[in-house]
Amino acid sequence: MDMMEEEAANAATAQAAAAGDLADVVARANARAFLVSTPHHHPSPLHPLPPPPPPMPQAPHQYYPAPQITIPYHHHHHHGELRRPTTIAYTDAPVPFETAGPPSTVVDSYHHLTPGDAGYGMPRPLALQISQHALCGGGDVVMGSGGAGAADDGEEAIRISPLTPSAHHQMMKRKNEVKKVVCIPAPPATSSRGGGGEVIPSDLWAWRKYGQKPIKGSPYPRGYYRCSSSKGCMARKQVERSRSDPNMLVITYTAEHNHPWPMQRNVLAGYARSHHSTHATASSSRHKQQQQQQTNQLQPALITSSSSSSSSPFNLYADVVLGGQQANMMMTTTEGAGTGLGIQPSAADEVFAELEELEPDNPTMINANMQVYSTTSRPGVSSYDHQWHKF
DNA sequence: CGTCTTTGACCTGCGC
DNA sequence: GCGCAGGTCAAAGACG
Repeated sequence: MDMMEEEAANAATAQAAAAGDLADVVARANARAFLVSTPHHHPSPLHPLPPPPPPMPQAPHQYYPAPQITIPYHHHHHHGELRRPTTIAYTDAPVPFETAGPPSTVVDSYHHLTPGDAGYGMPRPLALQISQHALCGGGDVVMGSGGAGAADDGEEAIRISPLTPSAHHQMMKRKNEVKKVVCIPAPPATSSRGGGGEVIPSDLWAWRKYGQKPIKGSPYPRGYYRCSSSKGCMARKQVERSRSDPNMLVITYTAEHNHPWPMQRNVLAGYARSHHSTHATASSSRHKQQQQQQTNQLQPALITSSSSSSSSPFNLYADVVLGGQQANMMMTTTEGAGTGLGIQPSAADEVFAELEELEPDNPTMINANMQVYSTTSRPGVSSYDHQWHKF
C-alpha cells in the first residue's frame, strides 16, 4: 500500500471517527489491518515487522500482524463525538513502556494501575488495540471538556472530595479512566436472544455483567462488565458490536486488574456455567442467557484442543486468545507510577511464557500482534503524544 | 450459599 | 437549568 492509499484509508478512518463511532473506527482500522498486512506489505527497514503468521485454514478470520494504523481517535462516550482534534504520531516499532507517557506524579487510587495488567485482560486475537491514556490531567484526555482548568484535574484526582465515596469514585473513574479498545471478530449474533446477547471471546479474567445500555445510533447494545475475580478490582470492560461491521466486536477495557489473575474458585464458577451452557441444549432460556457470559468461548472452532483447556481459566485463555506466534505481553503503562497492588511486570512474562508452552505449536491459534495506541497528555502541554505499541 | 444475568432507576457530564 | 446519553447501582430472580 502506498502512501496515497494509506492516507485514503486514514481518511476513511478519520471519517468514521468524525462520525463518532468508535466501534466503527476500530473496525475500520482492523479492516485496514487485514488489507495491508499482506505479503506485499513493506515493513520499514527501521522497524521491520515480524514475518506474517501462518494462515489459519480453519479459522473464520485470519489475523496478520497489525500494520501501522493511524486513527484520529479521540472519542468520548458522550454523544459519540470526537471530543478533541488529535494529532497522532505513531510507530510500529516496539516502544519501551515508559515511553507511553511520563510517570504520573499523581497519587491516585485510580491510577494504581499496573503495567501490563490490562494486557492480561486483552484478548489476544487482536489486530488493533487502543490505549487511551490520561495522566494526572486525566480529564484532559478522557473527559476533555475543552475548557480551562483541565490542567489541575490531576490535583482534583487526589483532592478530598465532598462527594460520597460512591459518587466520587464514579466521577474519578470517568475522569481518569484509561481505556484500551480491542476490536476482534465476533461470532454471529445469537439470534435466540433478540440481539441482546454477545458471545464474547474469553480472556483470562472472570467478568460479571453489571449493565447493558442501548447506544444511540447503534442497533447493538453495549454490555458493561466488571471483574468478578476480586472485589476490589476496578477492571471493567464494555462490549459492543461495531455498527458498520457487526462481525466485529469492540471491547473497551477500562482500569486495570489489581490482582494477578482470577481466583480459581470464581473463575471456575463462571466458567463452569458458561462452559456448561455451551454444551447445553437451547431448551433453557437460562442457559441462553449464560451463553453471553463473558467467559464464553470465542467460537467452537477456535476452542481447539487440549482437554486441559477446560479445566483452567488460564488454559482457556490460552486456547482461545493466545496468539500462535508472538505472545509479547502488553506492558504499556499509561500511568507510569508504580503500584503496590499490581502485578509485577515479570508476572506478565511468566503468564504468556506459560501460555506459549501450553500451545507451542498450534498454528490455528489466533495471531495476536497487538498494537496499543496510547495518548499522553502532559499538564500544561497542549499537545499529545501518541504512539502505537506493537505486540 | 455463592454467583450469575437482567433491568429499571439513578447519577454524572456535557451541550444548548 | 434542562435534556440527553452514557455509565453504574441494586433489587429480583435463576442456577448449580
